[in-house]
Amino acid sequence: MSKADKKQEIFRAALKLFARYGYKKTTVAEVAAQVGMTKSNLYFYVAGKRDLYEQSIRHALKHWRDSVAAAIAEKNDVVEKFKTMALASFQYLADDEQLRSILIMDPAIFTLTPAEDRFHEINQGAMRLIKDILVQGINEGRFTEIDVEHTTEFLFSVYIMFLIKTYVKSEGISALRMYEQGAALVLRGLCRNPS
Amino acid sequence: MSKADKKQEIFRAALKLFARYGYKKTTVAEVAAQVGMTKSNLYFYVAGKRDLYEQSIRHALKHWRDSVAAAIAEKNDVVEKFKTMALASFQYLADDEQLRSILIMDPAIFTLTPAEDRFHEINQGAMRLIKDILVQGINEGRFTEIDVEHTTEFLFSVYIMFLIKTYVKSEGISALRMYEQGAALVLRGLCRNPS
DNA sequence: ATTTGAATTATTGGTTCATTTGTTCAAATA
DNA sequence: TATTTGAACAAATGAACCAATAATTCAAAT
Repeated sequence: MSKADKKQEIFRAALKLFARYGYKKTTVAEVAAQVGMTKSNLYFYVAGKRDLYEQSIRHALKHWRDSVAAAIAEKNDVVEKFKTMALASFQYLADDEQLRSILIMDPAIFTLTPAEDRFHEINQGAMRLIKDILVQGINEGRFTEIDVEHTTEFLFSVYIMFLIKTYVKSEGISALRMYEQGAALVLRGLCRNPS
Repeated sequence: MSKADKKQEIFRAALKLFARYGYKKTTVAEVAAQVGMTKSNLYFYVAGKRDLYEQSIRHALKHWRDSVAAAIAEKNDVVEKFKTMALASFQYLADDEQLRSILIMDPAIFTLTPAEDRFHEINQGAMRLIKDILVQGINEGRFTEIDVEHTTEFLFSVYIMFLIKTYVKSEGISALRMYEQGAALVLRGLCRNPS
C-alpha cells in the first residue's frame, strides 16, 4: 500500500472519530489505534493533530465538490445545470451524516467571510462551478448580462448561509422551503425569458 | 421627568457604555453613575444587568426599524419601496457607530435562526415591512405571484447575512457590491416586466 | 522507508481563594 | 406613595496552583 493510500485510510478513520467525538475529545492515539498503528507513527504521515483534522476535512469537502461537479456535468441545458447545482449539493449533505456531524461540531468550517476561511481553495472550486454556469448562460443568451464576479459571490454566500441554516442550525424543512423559493426567484432574475 | 423618560435616559447611557466596553466589562455601577444614581436605584427601573442590556438593544433596534419604515413610507412606487428598503437599512447602520459596535461585540444579536433570536418580535416587524411590499407588488400586478411567506423569510435571511458580512465581519465595500448585485437580481426575479 | 517505546513538552481540568460585581432589602427621603 | 440609598449578601470572576492527560519529538529498531 502506497504512502498516499495509507494517508487516505488515515483520513477516513480520523474523520469517523472526529465526527463522533469532536476535535478535542478525539486523541491522536485513538486515531492511530483505529488504523492499527502507534501514535508516533502517525507523525510520519501528518504534521500533527491539527493537520490531521484539516486534511481529513479537506478530503471530505473535495469529494463533495467533485460529486456535485459530476452531477452538473450530466446536464446540457444551462437552466437544468443551475437547478442541479442548487439541489445536488444540498442532497449530498443530507446523505452524508458524518460530514454533517463534523459541520455541526465545528460551525467555523462554513464561514461567512473568505478571510477567515480555512478551506478557501476548496470553496474557490465550488464558486468556479457557479461562475461557469453563469458564463455559459450569458454566452448562450439565456441569462441577462449580469456582473459575473459579484453575482457568483452573492450566490455562493446565499448557498453557504442556507447550508448553515439547514444542517448546522437545524431548521430543516423550513429552511429548505425558503431555499427553494429563493433559488426559483434568483433563477427567474437570471433568465432573459422568464418561463 | 416621568419613569418612562428616565428609562429612556438609562437605556441610552447603558448602550453607550456597552458599546464601548462590551457586556461583561461594563458594570451596573458604571451605568448608574453615568445617569447619576446609585446602582441599587437602577433596580427600581430594570430587573437586572441582563435586562438592562437587552432592553437597551431592543430600544436601539426599534429606532432602526422605525427609521427604515419611515423612509419606505415616503415612496409610492412599489419598486422604489423595495430599493429603499434594501438600502436605507444598510445606510442607517453605516451611520450608527454605536449600534455597529454592539453588533460586533455581540454577534449573536443577529442570529441566522429564529429559534434562538432574542429579538424576534422586532425582527418580525422588519419582516412585516418586506412582506407588505411583496403583497403590494403582487396586488398591483407588478410582481409575479410568488409564495409570499417563504420569499419574505428568504429575503430577510439574505438581508441579515449581508448585514453580518458587512458590519460584523468587516468585509465592507466588497460585501456591499455583492449585496447590490443580489438586490438587483432578486428585484428582476420579482418583477413581471423586467426593465 | 517505516515503525516503535520512551522521554519531553504543552494542554487541560480541577481546586482553592481573594476580589469584584450583581442583587436584595429595610430604612430614609421627597 | 414613589423614589432613592447604604449596607449586607450572594454570585461570578480571575489568578495561582497542581495533577493528569495528551501532543510531540527522537534515537534506535525493523
